[in-house]
Amino acid sequence: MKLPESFYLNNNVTEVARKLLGKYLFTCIEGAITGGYIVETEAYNGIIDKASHAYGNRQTARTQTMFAKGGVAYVYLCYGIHEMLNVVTSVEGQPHAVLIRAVNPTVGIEEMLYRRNMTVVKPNITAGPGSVGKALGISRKLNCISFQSNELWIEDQGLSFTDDEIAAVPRIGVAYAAEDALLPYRFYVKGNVYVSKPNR
DNA sequence: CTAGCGATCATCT
DNA sequence: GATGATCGCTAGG
Repeated sequence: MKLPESFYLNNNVTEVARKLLGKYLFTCIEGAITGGYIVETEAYNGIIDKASHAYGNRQTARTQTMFAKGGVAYVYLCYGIHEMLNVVTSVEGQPHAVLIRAVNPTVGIEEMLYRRNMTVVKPNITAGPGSVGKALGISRKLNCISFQSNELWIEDQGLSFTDDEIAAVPRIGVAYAAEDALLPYRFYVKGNVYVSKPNR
């Protein structure tokens, strides 16, 4: 059921970002399983991508995880508040990663509501990377953990989308990345209500 | 409905 | 000492 390690070794990040749409992402935190299928992703294309933390081959304590072999999680804190989940891809030394921006929840709804401090399911429960992190109980303790583990994994349950059902547009919140901010590295499922804000 | 802004801290300079 | 791969609340139309 879990995606094989080979899936993550692909050195074409945008292809992986595209293929992750429709895959099921799960976490098992303190016995509670939560998750759903991915509906929005963003690709970060290694050392030549100005929007990436690893731009210019920048290796620091934080970015080390991105340089690992594909198939592990890169989790970091953004704006002092939000835990963001990325899927590290490609071979060791190649800092490619895919940011999980939105999930269509299917399992553990009650637990996600509790974590999000909500009482009824609304589209924003898992729309946006910070929301996904919170709903799935992602924390920096999961940084560097393998997607073959029993705390965090991705499954193929046969769901897939055609090119017509998927949009490829510029990424969010990366205006500082100059010309690279315009690259169509953000992928999402058209019309899905769990896709983050302006679009769909 | 949209626009503006505060929260809050690890990381890098 | 400055700054985010953001969110959600508030105010105003």
